[in-house]
Amino acid sequence: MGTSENFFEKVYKVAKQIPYGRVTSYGAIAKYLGAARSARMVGWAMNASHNNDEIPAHRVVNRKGLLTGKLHFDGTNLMQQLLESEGITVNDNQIQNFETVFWDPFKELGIQ
DNA sequence: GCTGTGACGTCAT
DNA sequence: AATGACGCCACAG
Repeated sequence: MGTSENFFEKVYKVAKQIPYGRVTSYGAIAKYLGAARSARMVGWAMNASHNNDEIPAHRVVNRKGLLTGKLHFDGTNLMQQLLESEGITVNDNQIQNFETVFWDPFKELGIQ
């Protein structure tokens, strides 16, 4: 047992709290966890979360609101379809009104 | 067991 | 402002 949770578990803990119809970024999660330079690990965590249906991996995009992870989903457009089914508009892999639908862990969960 | 790579982002120049 | 280098560290080869 480690002195602290695995980084992946911490990522999942935050990701699970992303509300329906909202999105956040890899970097935002990393920064919230005190590891601002570990955004890539958040991506790996999402990659490893495929078995876990509790993790809304489609709600995590890059800092610009671009669906950089869409190729890791089954099917060509599954990630976009999941987002659109939640009322999010995606145009050419870019989330529209990104700032409006963006879910900031610091703002929503509080500064740690 | 070392090296390259990666669902990214920040830092240095 | 824009571009390039580096960090993070798990995993594949």
